[in-house]
Amino acid sequence: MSERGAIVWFRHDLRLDDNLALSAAAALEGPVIPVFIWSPEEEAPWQPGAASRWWLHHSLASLAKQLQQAGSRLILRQGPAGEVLQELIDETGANAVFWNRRYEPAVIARDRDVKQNLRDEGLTADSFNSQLLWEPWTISTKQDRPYQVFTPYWKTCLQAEPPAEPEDQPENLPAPDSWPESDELDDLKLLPDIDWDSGLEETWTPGTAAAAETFDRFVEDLAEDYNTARDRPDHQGTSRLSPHLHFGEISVRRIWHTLNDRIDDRRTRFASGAETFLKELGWRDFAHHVLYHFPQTANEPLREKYADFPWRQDETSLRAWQQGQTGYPIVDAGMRELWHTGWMHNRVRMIVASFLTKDLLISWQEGARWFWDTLVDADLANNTLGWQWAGGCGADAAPYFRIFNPTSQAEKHDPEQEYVQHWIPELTAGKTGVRIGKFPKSVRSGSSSPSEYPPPIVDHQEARQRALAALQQIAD
DNA sequence: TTTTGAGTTGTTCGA
DNA sequence: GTCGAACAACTCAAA
Repeated sequence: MSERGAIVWFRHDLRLDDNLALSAAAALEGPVIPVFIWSPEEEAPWQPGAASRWWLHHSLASLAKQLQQAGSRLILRQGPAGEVLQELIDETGANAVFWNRRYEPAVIARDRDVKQNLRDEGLTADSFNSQLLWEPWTISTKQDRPYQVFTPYWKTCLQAEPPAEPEDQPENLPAPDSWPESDELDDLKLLPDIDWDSGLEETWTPGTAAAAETFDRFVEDLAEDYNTARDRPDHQGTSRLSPHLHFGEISVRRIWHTLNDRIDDRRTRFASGAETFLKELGWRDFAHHVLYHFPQTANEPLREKYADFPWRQDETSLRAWQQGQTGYPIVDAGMRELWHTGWMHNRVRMIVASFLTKDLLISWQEGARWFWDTLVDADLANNTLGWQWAGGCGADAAPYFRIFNPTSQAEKHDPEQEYVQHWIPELTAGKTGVRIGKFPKSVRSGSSSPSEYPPPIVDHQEARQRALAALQQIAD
């Protein structure tokens, strides 16, 4: 029987390199039909936010172009994924569907149904790992339980079977006799209605080419100073790979092997920086491990007693935080960087998260929702782990009474105040710096946006005492 | 089952 | 200025 065709269902794996689903389809030597299905309602309540959709639009354009250069195409469709796949099978006569796994609770449930229905029809339906170094169920404690602490988790990973060598892009992607119809990219309406994305355009180039360049630059220029430079928001010391990794524009297995191959002497600064970076990729795996085994944590605190934590409802302070108007320059600089570029330096993410949850006593869920909508790298596993860690209610959050001091953090990590002056022009006499765009009505607070920099909305020392008192309330 | 050691990213206080 | 301890005890992971 000749192969009738294989559908490759692209999701968070928008690349041709080391894409196991694509390789499996190509290996059948029949027609290969690449498809992306836009079905955000199936991921509710965590359907992609505005910044994610902007990135996705451009990443899909890049993927379509690459497929075209390889003699293939990208078919775009909208609607419930199972139904759309069925339509494509009917239209093309394909008898196999391949995809790479995702790990969000709603997506897992949807994919399980899709796979079962396809197999019930006697079709081939297989999924692969092209996103993580170690999938969540391959790592467990000696008591066969999931890990909740990173250090022993990572130790176990490093002693486990290492990630497979990456696979090269398939040489041939045979086209079907006739292509099924495709929506236009603009039909998906992924770009924002209002003119808000100019800062994103200035800052980012989605797609595999830029992902590869960014990683090359990290290897050549940044890795050897990574241990110290990564904590400096006023310098470009981090990899800036997070959105590329989220959408699978670069293979985490290829990163792993490229860096390990370059570590020939473990005592060099390069080796030390590279190992620290690989450990950060370990945190990415760990976040997926925790979300997979504790799927309720996207919405509920991992530590159950935090369900009773006395979070404050304070719309005014929340808006001030979102708009970068708290009166604490390092916090406001970070929040403005986020609004303008869709990204924030990791160190500053910790500072603004500590400020929201400890100084303002506003729940980590509020912070998670804002980040989800505004980050180009918004990732449910990473966002959930990070916010629960900051809120003190998540995995590995000890000591739970840790409260960042925004002033001393700024002195330590932005000593020349380059970062805050860049993002808060009204702090400097000449007022040079980035002027960020307006916020939509839904986000603006009652008063009109002040042109002068505001005084602090809370006194940190008082806020610290208030937070410690609140923490004590749930201690018993 | 019980015990023991240890935990990404901090801050403050007092010697 | 520098250093170690306290924060205030908890929970996890391994033995």
